[in-house]
Amino acid sequence: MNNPPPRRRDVTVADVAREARVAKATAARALGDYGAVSDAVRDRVQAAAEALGYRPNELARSMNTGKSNTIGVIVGDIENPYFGLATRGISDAAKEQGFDVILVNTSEDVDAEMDAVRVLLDKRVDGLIVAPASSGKTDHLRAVYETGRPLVLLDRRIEGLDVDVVEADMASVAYQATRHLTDAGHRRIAFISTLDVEGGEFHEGIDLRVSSVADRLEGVLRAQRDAGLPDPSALVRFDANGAAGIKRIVRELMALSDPPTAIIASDSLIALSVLGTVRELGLSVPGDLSFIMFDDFEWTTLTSPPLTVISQPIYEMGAAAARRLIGRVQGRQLPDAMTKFTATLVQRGSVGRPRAGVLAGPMDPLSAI
Amino acid sequence: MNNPPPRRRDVTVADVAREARVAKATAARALGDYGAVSDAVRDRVQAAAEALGYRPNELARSMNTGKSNTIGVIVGDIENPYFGLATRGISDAAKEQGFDVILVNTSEDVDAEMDAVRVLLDKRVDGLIVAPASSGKTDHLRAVYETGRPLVLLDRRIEGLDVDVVEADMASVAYQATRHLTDAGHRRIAFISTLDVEGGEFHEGIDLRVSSVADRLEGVLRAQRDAGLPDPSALVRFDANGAAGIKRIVRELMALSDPPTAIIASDSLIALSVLGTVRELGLSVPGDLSFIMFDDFEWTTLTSPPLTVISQPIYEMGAAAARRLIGRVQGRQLPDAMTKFTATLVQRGSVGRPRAGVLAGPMDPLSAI
DNA sequence: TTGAAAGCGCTAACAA
DNA sequence: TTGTTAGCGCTTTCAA
Repeated sequence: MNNPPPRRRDVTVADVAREARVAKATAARALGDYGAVSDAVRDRVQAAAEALGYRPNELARSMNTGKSNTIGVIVGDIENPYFGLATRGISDAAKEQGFDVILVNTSEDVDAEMDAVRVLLDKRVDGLIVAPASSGKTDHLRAVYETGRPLVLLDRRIEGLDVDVVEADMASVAYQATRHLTDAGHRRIAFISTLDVEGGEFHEGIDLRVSSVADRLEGVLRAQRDAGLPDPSALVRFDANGAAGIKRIVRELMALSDPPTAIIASDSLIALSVLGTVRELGLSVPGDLSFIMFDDFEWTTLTSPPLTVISQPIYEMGAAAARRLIGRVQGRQLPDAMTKFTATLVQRGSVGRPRAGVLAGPMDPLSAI
Repeated sequence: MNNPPPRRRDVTVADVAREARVAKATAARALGDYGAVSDAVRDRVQAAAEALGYRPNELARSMNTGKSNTIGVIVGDIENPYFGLATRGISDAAKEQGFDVILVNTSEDVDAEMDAVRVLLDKRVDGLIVAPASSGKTDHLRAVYETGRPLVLLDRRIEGLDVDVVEADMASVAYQATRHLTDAGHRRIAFISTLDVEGGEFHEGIDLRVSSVADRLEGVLRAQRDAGLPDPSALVRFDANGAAGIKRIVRELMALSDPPTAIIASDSLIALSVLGTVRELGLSVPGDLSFIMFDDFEWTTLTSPPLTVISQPIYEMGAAAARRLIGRVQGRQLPDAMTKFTATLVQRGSVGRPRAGVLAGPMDPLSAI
């Protein structure tokens, strides 16, 4: 293409008013569908608008109504299917209520998140849905709260920040999943998460700051303690970032003198890298290693074996977040209910009994064989 | 949460000016970083702004600059990883140039796409990136063109619409992929796409309207003709929508007296359903059926066998689209180069020779055995 | 029901 | 360098 057409001046209410031979205010009323206008005039104005190709300027409109009919969404990584699906839910629900969505991707970077909040606030969005990258720094979110614009947190709550949160019950499903593993005889269960944690190492009592991860871990550890396993936190690994980092972690884990017989991956991106590494290592699932991952995407049914996963109603959670936010925007009084969703364990084929050899452990009388 | 704080009145330049004891325009200059302001005054104004917690109103700013520093992106389905990745590329490139992104999802519905265009135009975005759902109706896109706002088409070009298009060279890679299949001995190759086509059936000379699909198909058919295969279009299937629809198509295909020995899936969503059906049917890949899909996502390395795919630089294409659009927005004269990307065939394990039994065909002297 | 006029918060001429 | 004065395109008083 070579000759971009000149940018034409937009047709305004004034133009339409002139064409329809009415006052500007009258035309605006007819066009904006507010106030009182006689049918005759309305028709005339609309005809004029049509003829001129009039389109309202939503910016101007927002400026004096103070509402933009737009919600801002801040996600860590739109490439992550979790957020893709959640965003879809948000968009659909927003559209249903006549709201638009501005999406900002932060690449899971807190500074970018702070920028994003500022930008969206400056654009005067009516409210914000945020899946906070790290809940270390949260001043920017508290700031949102203080502007009085509604804020809904997706997937992660933040200690001491009294806003709506839409999340799934991670602790209990994590417990259930881990229990499934211990019931099968597993005694060494690893848990891998992207969360970067102070000092890089996990220890009891550490403040994990991202509630969804903390909850998952809590369930995982509790189930192991309930099964009488000593020191369940020894195989917890954080800071699993990027394919290379995850690969390294898995290799280290499997090189242990007492390697895990099962791995729980905290999200689908980790799972992909874990499985890739497992394949490189020539290990078989579930023969050599049992595997459970958080989130249920269609490809997990196509691996051999299909994967045992934890399924969250991600789309619905996104939609719920949007509906709740818009409710707040419209000043509705909302009950706190329905904000916690249930996740379920979907058993497919990636969990088996640990091999006899590796079953060996302090509690196993056959260990000497 | 129970007591949403009252929505505070925003602090404006006027407030800051008063606090700093300067004229409104002076404060605005200092704050907006334009015009000339003495250092002393600038400091005073900024201090006042800081103290008051001033934040610019970008809407007001956009209103008289006529620029919103925002680009609109319209995609069919953000849940589709293709668009997730492309959107990520768009976002990153846009952010780099100081632009924000408004994303609208159309659920691959043309009416929704028309709405989306209208909404974004009304919001006065500076430009639009669209991956058009169906190029049947394109008036709304021509309308964008006529407002003089730049428009970049992603993945699909539209006949007779003279705008920038960012796409990959689909015809040649499709040819190459199909050639790979015919070289392996395949004579019955099916091609499955979501595209809905008039009449529901494909026939030679039909106007496919979505260029990326038309190109793929062109390559697929040409390779077969070059290999001397008669009637290569007999196994072309369109309208593959939703898991159920795709499943039905695959079942019908495999129930043919002369079923295909290879399937090419036009995108990853189709691939997922095709493979699910193949698994249900108890068929093995590539033993019973060879398989190639468009787009390369990490999970395709984890299936057994790993899948042979066609890889496009999706992220880069998104980024390129954004850069090109922003270039146009800024009125730069741009060459038409660099707008066509190269896709490559990644050979993994899902293509093999057709079984001897099914190899039988009119050109095969062994068919009687 | 209609019109005139005053803003919304900012930028942009134009003077001083 | 600073201030004054108009707008941007719309909504919203307030009168008529």
